[in-house]
Amino acid sequence: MARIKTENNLTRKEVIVAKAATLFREKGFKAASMRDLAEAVGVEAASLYNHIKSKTEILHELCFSVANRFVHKIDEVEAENTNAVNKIEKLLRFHINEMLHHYEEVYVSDREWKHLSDPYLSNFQNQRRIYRKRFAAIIETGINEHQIKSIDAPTAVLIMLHAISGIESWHRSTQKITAEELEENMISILVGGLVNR
Amino acid sequence: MARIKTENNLTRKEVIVAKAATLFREKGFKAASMRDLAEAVGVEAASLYNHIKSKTEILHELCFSVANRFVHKIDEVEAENTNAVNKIEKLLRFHINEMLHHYEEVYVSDREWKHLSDPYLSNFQNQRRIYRKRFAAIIETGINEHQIKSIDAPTAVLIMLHAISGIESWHRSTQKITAEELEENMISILVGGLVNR
DNA sequence: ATAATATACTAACGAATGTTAGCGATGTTT
DNA sequence: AAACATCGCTAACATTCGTTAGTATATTAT
Repeated sequence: MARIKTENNLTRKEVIVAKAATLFREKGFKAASMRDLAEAVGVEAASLYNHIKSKTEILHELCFSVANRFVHKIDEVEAENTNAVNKIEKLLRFHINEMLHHYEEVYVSDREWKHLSDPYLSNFQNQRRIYRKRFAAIIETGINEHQIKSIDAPTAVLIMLHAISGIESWHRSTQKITAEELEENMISILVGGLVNR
Repeated sequence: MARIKTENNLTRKEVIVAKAATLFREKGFKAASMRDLAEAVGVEAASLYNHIKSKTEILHELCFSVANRFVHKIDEVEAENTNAVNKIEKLLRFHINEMLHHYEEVYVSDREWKHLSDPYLSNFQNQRRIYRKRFAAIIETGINEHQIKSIDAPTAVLIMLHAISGIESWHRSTQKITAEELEENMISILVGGLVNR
C-alpha cells in the first residue's frame, strides 16, 4: 500500500489537483478519467475520494484559484498611480508570466471551465465578465487620454487575452526562444498594436 | 418515421456534420454524445450510422475541411505579387471571416482536434505546423524588407492566430459591434503591432 | 503498546457511452 | 406493380464512467 508522496509541504489533495491539471490539459476534462488520474498519482481510483469530493471539485479548485489570482492582480494594478498604457503592460506581463509558470492550471481554467456546474459555472462566468470589463475600462481611459488609438476596447481585450493563451503553442514547440524573449516579443506586438503613434 | 430534412442541396451526412459542429462547440467533442446529436437531428442514435462511419469520422470531416480551406488560401496569397504586410493582412482578414461565418466548424477544428486518432491526428498536426511555418516565412520577409519590426516571427504567428480565435467571445457577447467593425479593429491592432513606424 | 485517525485497497453499483444486428417502412427505378 | 436500395426503428452489446461501501493497513497521538 503505497501512499501518495507529498513534497514541499503539499497536502495530498494538492498533489492530486496538480496532477489533475496536467491530465486535464493533455486530454481535456471529460476525456481524462478518474482512473487515469489515479494511475498518475500512483493509487487506485477509489482512493482519491479520501481526499477530494468529486471530479468536478478538482475543476472548481483549478478554475477559481486561477481566477482569484487575476482578480487580485487587477485590484493591485487599478490602485496604482500611473497611466493606462503602463497598467495594461503590467497586466499583460502578469498574464504572460502566469501562462509561463502556471501553464497547466491557467490553460485548464481557460479551456475547461465550461464543464463546471452551477452555481460555480455562473459564478465563474460572472467573474470573467467583470474582469474583462475592468480591463476594457483601463483601455478606455487610455483612449480618452489619447495614449491609445481609437479602437473598440472590448475587442482589444479579447485580442490581448486570447493572444496570450497562444503561449500554449510555445510550450509545446521544440525550438523555443527563451521565456524572456517571448515576453518581450509579445509585449512589443500587443502594446505596439494599441498605442497611438 | 421522420426522415432527416435536407435543404439547400445538402446530403443527410452534411446535415449531421453541421449539427455536430454546433454540438461539439457547445459541449466539446467528448461531452457531446451520439444521442445528443441524434436528438438535434431529429432521429434515433442508431440511425446516424446509416450516414456516418463513426463519431470520430465527423470530427475528421470538420477538422480537415477547415484545414483545407486555410491551406488553399495561403497557396493563393503566397502566389500574389505584393508585399509582406499586404499578404499578412489578407491572411488575417481571411481568418477573421472564416471565424465570423464558419464559426462552429472553425472553433471545433481549433479546439477539438486533439481527439482525432492516428493517422489523422499526426496528419492534422503536420498540416498545422507547415501552415504556421509558411505564415512565419511571410513575416520574416517583411522583417528583412524592414516593413515589419524585428520580432520573432513564430511568436508573431501564434499571437495572430490565437487573437483571432477570440472572436469566439464576440459571438457570445450580447452587445456586439458589427462584424465589419470587428474586422477593422482587429486588423488595426494586429497589423499595427507588427509594422515598423 | 494501545487507541485513534488517515489512507489505501477490493468489489461492486448504476448510468452513460459508441456501436452493431435485424427488421420494417419509405422512396426510387424499372 | 415489382424489385431494389435507402433510411429509421427497437433492442441490445460490451466498455467505460464516476462514485460508494466495507475492510484492511499504515501513521500519529496518547
